[in-house]
Amino acid sequence: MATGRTHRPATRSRGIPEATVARLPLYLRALTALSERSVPTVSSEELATAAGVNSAKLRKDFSYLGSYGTRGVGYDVEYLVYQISRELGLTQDWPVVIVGVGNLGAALANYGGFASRGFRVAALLDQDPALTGRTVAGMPVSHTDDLERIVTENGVSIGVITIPAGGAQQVCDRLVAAGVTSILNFAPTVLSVPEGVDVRKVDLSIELQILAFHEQRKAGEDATAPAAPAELPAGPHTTPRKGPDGDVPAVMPA
Amino acid sequence: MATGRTHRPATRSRGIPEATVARLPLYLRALTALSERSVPTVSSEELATAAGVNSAKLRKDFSYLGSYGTRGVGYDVEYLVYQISRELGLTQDWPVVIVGVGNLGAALANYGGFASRGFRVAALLDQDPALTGRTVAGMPVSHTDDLERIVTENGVSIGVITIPAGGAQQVCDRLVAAGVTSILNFAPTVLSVPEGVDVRKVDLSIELQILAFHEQRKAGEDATAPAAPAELPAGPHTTPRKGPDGDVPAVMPA
DNA sequence: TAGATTGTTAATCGATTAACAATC
DNA sequence: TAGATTGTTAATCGATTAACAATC
Repeated sequence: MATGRTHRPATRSRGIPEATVARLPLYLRALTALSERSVPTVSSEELATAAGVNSAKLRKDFSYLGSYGTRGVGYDVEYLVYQISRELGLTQDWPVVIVGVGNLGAALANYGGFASRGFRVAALLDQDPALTGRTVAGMPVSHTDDLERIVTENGVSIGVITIPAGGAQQVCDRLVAAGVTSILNFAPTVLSVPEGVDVRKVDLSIELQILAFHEQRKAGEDATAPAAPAELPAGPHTTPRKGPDGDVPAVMPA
Repeated sequence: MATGRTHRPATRSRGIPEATVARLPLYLRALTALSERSVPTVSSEELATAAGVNSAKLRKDFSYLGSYGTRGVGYDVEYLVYQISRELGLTQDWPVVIVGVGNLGAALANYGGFASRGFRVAALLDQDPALTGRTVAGMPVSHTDDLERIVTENGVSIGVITIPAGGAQQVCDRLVAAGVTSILNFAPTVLSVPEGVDVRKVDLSIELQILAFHEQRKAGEDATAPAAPAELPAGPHTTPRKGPDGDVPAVMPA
């Protein structure tokens, strides 16, 4: 999810909607699995099931890329793998730097899913002298001091931030100043970037909070519901109440 | 992002849109920071800036929760912290289990942002005998064999899957069978769950691929563009071409 | 009262979905 | 030809946004 402020709103490439772009990697993954099993063709129904979407959406998505299917037959797996890869820009090599080699940075460095999709970890950076010089995932850890040099020398355009929130904005600024134009941010903070720089964020805590919301709702359907009767007998309600459910908060406003 | 198949479509709690729910944690984070600085009130404009959204959206979001602001003044920070926390279900304790104690699982176990928001790591599970018995983030690692017992005894309703894709579905099935109804999935695979179980996924590779798409587009605005003239002189185009741009693929369909 | 800021309205935009004509 | 499946249409739904009346 890109931050609202930094993400360009409607300048879609060849008119491919953002929601479609976000699903192309899902299709690509499912297609790659089919390709490895040497499956020659696949229908929109089968592929949609494998990708976890419905087939109407899939066909609509593919229609933005072109007419790559054959009526009555389906889609050629290899051909579609190539087309989606090309559309996503995965037919070229993307050097990335990972800033912050804690557990999360190490997890990313070790993740095999990157290399296979054209992403090459150009460098691991950390400011901890105890880490620099050491090897993580078969790569030496460089000092953050060398960020600008490494970004420039390797033509890095994608940076991954896996440090605590406190230092994230400063690292972000340095990455951008050095030429990085896409940032994947794992720090739980809002990053401010100039126009033209894309930021996507992955926020572990936020995901859990959204789950908690739905979890609470599930529980409430059985347990909490009786506290708020479905239908209240009509009567004078002269006391305006804060909030939709009259729940009295522990902390009242001034 | 929940998988399309498993996420209930429109059964919204008290009518709070899904997009709003996803932003509540952002507001909460910004408000917590203000609270720590003992700021008593905040305007929609200030808070929106801190959360990285625009103020119209924020006010609309808050309108779903109730009328918690004061015209001409703004919002009471403490009061709003409480209301959003309550709405998200963070005023209660949520025991979670983390299955898979590799770098990613360890990163999550060490993440301080959980405990402060009502999430309590009830157990760390791994199938590797070399890990079980050891301590990670001050907690003992239990063996995956004990999954059912631990989930039941601790009343766990939220499970986090941080193992490779291969074993994810099986672990998911066991979690669900044991009573878990919300799953945060880091494994790069589509999980199949019964109705009533929520799945959200965090996919590191997909985020990078989306960035690559936009990155490619930025580069294309300068470099690739000349290959496709903005306006083509009208003429006979008797040869129908595959794809919107006539790019000849390396792999042709059957 | 004058200034500030919320809460809501209404218009717009983007995404989803079912249905089916086109066509292999 | 008959059956299967795509690509597209059109309706619907949900999200965003600007503007401003309400009101502190």
